[in-house]
Amino acid sequence: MATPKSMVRQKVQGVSYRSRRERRREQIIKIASGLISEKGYHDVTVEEIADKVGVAKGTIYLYFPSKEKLYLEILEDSYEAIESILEKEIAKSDPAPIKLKKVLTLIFEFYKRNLDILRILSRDETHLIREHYEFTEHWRLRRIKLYERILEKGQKEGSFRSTNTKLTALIMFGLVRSVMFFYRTDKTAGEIADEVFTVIYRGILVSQVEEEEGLLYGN
Amino acid sequence: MATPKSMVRQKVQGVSYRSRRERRREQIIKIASGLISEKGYHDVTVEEIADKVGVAKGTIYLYFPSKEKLYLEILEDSYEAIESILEKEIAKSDPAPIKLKKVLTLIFEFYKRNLDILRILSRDETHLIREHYEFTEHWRLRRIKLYERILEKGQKEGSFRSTNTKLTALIMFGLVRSVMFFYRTDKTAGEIADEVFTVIYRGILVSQVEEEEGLLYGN
Amino acid sequence: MATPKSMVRQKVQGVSYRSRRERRREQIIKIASGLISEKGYHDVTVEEIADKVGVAKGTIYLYFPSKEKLYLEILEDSYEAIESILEKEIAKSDPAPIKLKKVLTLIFEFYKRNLDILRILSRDETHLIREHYEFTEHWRLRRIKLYERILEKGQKEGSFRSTNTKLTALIMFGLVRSVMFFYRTDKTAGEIADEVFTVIYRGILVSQVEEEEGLLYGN
Amino acid sequence: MATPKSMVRQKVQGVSYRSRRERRREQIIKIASGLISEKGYHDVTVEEIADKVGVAKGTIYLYFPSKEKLYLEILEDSYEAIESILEKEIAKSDPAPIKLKKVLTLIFEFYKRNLDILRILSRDETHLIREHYEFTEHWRLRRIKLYERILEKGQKEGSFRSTNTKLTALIMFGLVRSVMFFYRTDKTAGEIADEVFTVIYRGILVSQVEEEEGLLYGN
DNA sequence: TATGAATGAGTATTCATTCAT
DNA sequence: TATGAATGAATACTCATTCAT
Repeated sequence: MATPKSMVRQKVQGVSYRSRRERRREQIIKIASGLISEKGYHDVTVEEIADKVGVAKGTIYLYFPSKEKLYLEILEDSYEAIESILEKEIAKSDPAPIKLKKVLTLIFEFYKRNLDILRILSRDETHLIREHYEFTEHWRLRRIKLYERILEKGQKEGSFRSTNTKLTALIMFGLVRSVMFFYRTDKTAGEIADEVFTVIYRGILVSQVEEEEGLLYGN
Repeated sequence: MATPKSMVRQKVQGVSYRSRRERRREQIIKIASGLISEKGYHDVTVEEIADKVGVAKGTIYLYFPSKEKLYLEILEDSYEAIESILEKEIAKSDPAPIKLKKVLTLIFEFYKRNLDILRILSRDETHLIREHYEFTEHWRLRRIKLYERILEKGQKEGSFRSTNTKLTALIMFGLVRSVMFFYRTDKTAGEIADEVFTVIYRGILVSQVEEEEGLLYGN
Repeated sequence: MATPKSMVRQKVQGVSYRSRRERRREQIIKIASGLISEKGYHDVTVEEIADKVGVAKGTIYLYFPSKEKLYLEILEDSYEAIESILEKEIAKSDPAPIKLKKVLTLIFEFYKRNLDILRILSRDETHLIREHYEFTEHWRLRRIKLYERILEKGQKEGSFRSTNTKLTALIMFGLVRSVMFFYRTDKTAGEIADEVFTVIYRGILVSQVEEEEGLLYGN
Repeated sequence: MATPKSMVRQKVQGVSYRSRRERRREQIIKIASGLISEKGYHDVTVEEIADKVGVAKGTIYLYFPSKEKLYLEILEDSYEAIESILEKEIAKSDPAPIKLKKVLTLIFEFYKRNLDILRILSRDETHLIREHYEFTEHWRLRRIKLYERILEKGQKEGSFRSTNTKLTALIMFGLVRSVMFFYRTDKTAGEIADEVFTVIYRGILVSQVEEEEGLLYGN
């Protein structure tokens, strides 16, 4: 019964406060991501970020203790986002080829919406702080491991032939970046994932069937 | 008669001068490559380079007009090196699969010896100067084009099935980086190139033959 | 015999280089001392120091790694100076009263010429860095110890009456600052030291002789 | 009739308001004194003070117009406190030696309870604002003058021998600081004052009487 | 009164580049 | 050529102060 009014206010303030702060935080992260992606960590100044957000320089420091930590939080936020997207898919017990295609689709979709992050990650400005190095390393290992597990699963299931899974995982890890950055197309992320999947799945070698068809139809 | 030694040196200088200058230039480029690869452009100081070369800071400016130009020349030198290696191979009229395998081998070999360059290229610190952006763009397009042409050639020859050559080329372009950086192995560049080639060539799908073998032998 | 010319040059350069650098270093220390003494550590900017020295801001950093270290070196330089002055006197085996008077004279003389240092020391801006705290503490203890030893010596010799030497030493330590700062007079350091000594002496001196003399000669 | 409680509070507020405000003011001053004494004016932030008081940063500014003024008020408060303590004693017509001993006792007692103030005063961060400089100068002059007057009184009364009262006063002024800071002892302020007094007294006292007494009574 | 988010002037420090020797 | 002292623009970060709530 005590001071219901103040309780309400507190509650409302609590929420509105947290969400205001949270919104601003995200806004800073988004703008900083864009700028860093475009120009690289060192060529973006804190003032530049502040200007684009529309606040004073000092305000950035109310949300992030340093430029480096801001950078790190960009990574952490993205990591959580992509992980939470992937984990649902990973949990499912689809056959490996379907799983692989879905995972590729989710990853392409995520990076299509967050190309900045991919660019920041690839730039690999690892050396700023130890935490950053460890973070990207962890990310990379986790992604590669994911591909590996799907490949192993497929081999057990008999749907993938026996390749070096480590190497094959690295190939998939590497292609994401180049395809996302340089594949000029109107296709959706899902369509691109399909295309990529097919190349990886079937290879580039002319298959028996095709060859025969070629022979038959004079291709 | 005074200081005959120095006179001799002077006499030879016509020749030794140019070559000394050339040698020093290369030495600077090499050391700068290593440092920039390790720490990134912005985290390497001109003084650091000079120290490691064993000259004074100002001396670097006798060989390169600016830090940015030095950076650009690292790229240019590498580009010339890899191009001259590749062009001999490209000129040959091998069948596409062989050509592809050979090109991959040469590229892996080059980057194995010049991992610094690959790291610098991937870091993509493209924004320093317009020339730099244009240069890496040119490099990338040229490499992708090379893969595309081999793929098209293979398709014409009937040895490669009909895939989207642009996309497939991007896949190959992308995997080089991840494989070179993260494939922990004692294999030679040639062996790695073979392995990669096989994955790309045949895909990961269990083939007819294999499946049948599996059936026959209860694998 | 080898290249005597270059040896000479090197030698000359060695000297002229070191002395130029040394001179500039001292100049910076002197000007910084004055400014810090006047305004306090925090209210002096590095730029201000540089301006007054007549160099650019960056130049200060060629001589001192940081503002804090510059501050510390001001102290260290002064400490060495006063110590080297005192140690000659301390070594002598004069009777305690003479020794005390001489020591006071040397200290007054030193601080008269280096009032800035005394002001910096008294300001006790201890907390900047641990080294600084330790340094002034060391300095203080050393000076107090010096007074104590002289007092003890005097007591042993029978020329000083038995007072608490620790407390008496602290009194002497404390008066130096107030007298140097606030005693408006044209007297020389030696004359001031004499005056101070007399006040203190009559307190610690075993007064029998004087008293008798006073009685005998109607003083 | 609504909210009678708040009405009551309002009614009482005339009194409780002022005293609450007054109490908070003093609390801020006390905490600020401690912090500034410990770390120096520049190394204490307003936020730090607010945190320790348990209020928000802005609240400090409801009580003090600026950090500098807060600093000044710390001094003013202390000055009033010590002055009100001393003035009663000064008014009395005790003989000079007794007066001197009593004054020393009061001063030692005050600073023993307010070592922070002594530390702040000694730090002499006089340059922040003109008022501050004038204030500490005033304080110092007043204290020195006090010692001088007692000394002069003693000389007139024939209990102190003829010394330079200005210099002697400065000696007393200076010793307070060093003794308070560095005399490690369990003695009370009164006992310390006695000890100090004795050292000083035997120096400034006209010793005839003592001497004679000593002679007569074998002291 | 009280809050605490926002401000932006101020400062130490770095480093590419120049230039007298 | 080579040096390295000197420069000064650039930049991350701090903190006293303000003000809307």
